[in-house]
Amino acid sequence: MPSRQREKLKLKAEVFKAMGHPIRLAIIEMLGKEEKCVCEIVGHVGTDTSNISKHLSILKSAGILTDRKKGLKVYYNLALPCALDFNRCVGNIILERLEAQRALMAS
Amino acid sequence: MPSRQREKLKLKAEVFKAMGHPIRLAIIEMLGKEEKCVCEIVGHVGTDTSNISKHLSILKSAGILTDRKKGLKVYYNLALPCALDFNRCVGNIILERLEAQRALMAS
DNA sequence: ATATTATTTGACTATATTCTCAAATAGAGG
DNA sequence: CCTCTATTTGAGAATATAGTCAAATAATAT
Repeated sequence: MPSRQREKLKLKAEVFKAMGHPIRLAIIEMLGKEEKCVCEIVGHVGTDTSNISKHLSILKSAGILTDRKKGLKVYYNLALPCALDFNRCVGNIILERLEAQRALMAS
Repeated sequence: MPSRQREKLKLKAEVFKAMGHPIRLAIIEMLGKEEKCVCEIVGHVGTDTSNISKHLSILKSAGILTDRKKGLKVYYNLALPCALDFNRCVGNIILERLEAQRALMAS
């Protein structure tokens, strides 16, 4: 495989890797409607600020979020709207699979 | 956050985590058109069989691939067609970003 | 300047992932 | 049964990631 393509795969993989953590997915879902500041995210997701801040920085490096400062607070925005679609799609598939399993058990 | 939702996030995150590796993305791209056996994948992606086999098993556990045995060979199929869409979308966005950067440099 | 609030960073430990090699399994054919 | 080919598995080392605590920064107000 050409090294040009490997570079491309690596960049793409980073986006998915960044989405591959429950806390980070929760953040992405939360930013679907509108920007939130770190403290709001901490309040909703429920781990400490330091941890959330690190997850936010991973999402930002991957290009999934952007941030802007406003006074003391930092607001994060979803920069990759299709991240929401991915999340929805995977959610639906998991639901389908669980239902299929249940149907199998019930039969 | 309710623990019901945490479970859901964890399941979804596993799918993205599985996609978060260049070799595994290469495999997904390769299976877009039709099923391939392990030896074909090894030939195309270019690492050793043992390593590919492990990546395949990760993709299978995440529900992204299914496999079927035929003689000596094992053929892998894409079970999650939207994985291809994700990959395309992220690829486009990365391209856009690179072009924007280039435009910025050129101005 | 000091204090206060919001967020980031650094150091550290624990845990998970990746790769590699050798060995094991599994099916096909002689 | 033996051999060959295709694939999986296990053990080990190297590396990466996650979480936690304390300390640092940054903006604002007193």
